[in-house]
Amino acid sequence: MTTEARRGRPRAEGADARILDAAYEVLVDRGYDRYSIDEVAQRAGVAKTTVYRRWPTRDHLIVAVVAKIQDEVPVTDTGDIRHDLVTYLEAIVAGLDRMRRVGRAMEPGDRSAGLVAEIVAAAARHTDVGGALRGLFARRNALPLALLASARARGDLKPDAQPGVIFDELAGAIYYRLLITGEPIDGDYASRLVDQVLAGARTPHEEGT
Amino acid sequence: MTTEARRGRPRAEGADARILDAAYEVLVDRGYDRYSIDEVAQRAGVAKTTVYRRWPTRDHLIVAVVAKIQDEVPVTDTGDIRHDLVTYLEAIVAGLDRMRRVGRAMEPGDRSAGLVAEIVAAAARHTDVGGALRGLFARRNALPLALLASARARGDLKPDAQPGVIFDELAGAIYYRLLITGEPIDGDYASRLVDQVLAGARTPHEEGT
DNA sequence: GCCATTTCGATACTCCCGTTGCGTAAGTCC
DNA sequence: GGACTTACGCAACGGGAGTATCGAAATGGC
Repeated sequence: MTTEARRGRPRAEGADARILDAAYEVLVDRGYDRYSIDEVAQRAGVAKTTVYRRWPTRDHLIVAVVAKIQDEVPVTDTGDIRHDLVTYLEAIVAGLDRMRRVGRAMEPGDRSAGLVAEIVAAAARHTDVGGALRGLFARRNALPLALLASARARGDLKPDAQPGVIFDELAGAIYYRLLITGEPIDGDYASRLVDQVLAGARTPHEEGT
Repeated sequence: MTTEARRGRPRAEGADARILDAAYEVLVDRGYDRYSIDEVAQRAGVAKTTVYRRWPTRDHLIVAVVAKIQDEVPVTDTGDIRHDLVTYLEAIVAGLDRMRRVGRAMEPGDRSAGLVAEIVAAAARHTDVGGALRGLFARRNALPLALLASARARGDLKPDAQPGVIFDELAGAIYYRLLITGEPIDGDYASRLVDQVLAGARTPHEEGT
């Protein structure tokens, strides 16, 4: 469908890729705030208008770059729901920590969410970017949600456990620390999250109401 | 300490307030993206340099405006931890929903986090803004954390329940939906979050490991 | 071959951020 | 009163986002 022969002059072959590569370079070299379309175009050997013909704003281009370098988060299903969840969350944490540092020399105590926050803002500014990102997350979260559902199906979780809510709480706590409170996410944070959710907070003898 | 007689010409009386008011107006009228310092200065009847002498970037001014209109989130301690948590979270949800709409005409199905995401990005861009915001959240979250701690002290929560982790999960889930997945936060979402955390997910007979 | 269509590079433009320089106003210090 | 210090308004500037316009180039349709 994309291959269907169009009328006028065809788009320059490989220009998309060269622009994306150049954008990534500039993003790494200069950081988000000093990243400019002019420099991307120059490095890609392309006019600025050619860039804007493909990505309407600088935000769109950045999100395209990030989506491209975004690696898959592997999901293991060992039958041990606690272990699988911890593994998954730790992969998320590692990925986020890598992304927040892109193009930024972070001091040891730096708690900035960096590029992650910029992506979130870009999603909020442009409805199409937001939609694309939400689709990406929906696809990505399908696996851990299935993991929870199957754990419930085989009786490892209570029948009334809600995978959607549980996953929001686990992933949400991580993003909350990163984006809002800035509290450090140490090595055992993921396992503490999982343990808390699985065990519950209320004292046993009060269950039932 | 702020009243101590300084040397040179004193700052124009009330200029701060006029600028903040003007900034709020512009923010509401134009929205975040079309909000410009030039217009703020003009509406406040002040030179642009006077604005920049007080707030070094447009982000700083916006955060100052938001911090000013940010109302307190009331914490009730009725002794019913479930009820108190749900009440608190619903107040958070209402506040966030108000803030995300500032200066933006939202279509019914619009899931954009709006101004909330911009504040998060501003915090990530400027270390001082980030620090101030983190301090604000630390102060604000102290009350619900105390609520959880006292519930644990009187035996309503398990001795090994971790208030910090629990609160991250509750608040985090809300911010996660708002900023990341864009899933709607319906009326009973807060209570579902609280119930899930309090009850726990694991089947009772498997507790203990 | 010729035309319509689309992309290309190049240039100029508008808008806004944030900075700088300058002359002036309004205070303090002595 | 005079020196000093700081804030003020005004104007100009550099830089980047995004738009508009132009002639040239590359394709399909006929």
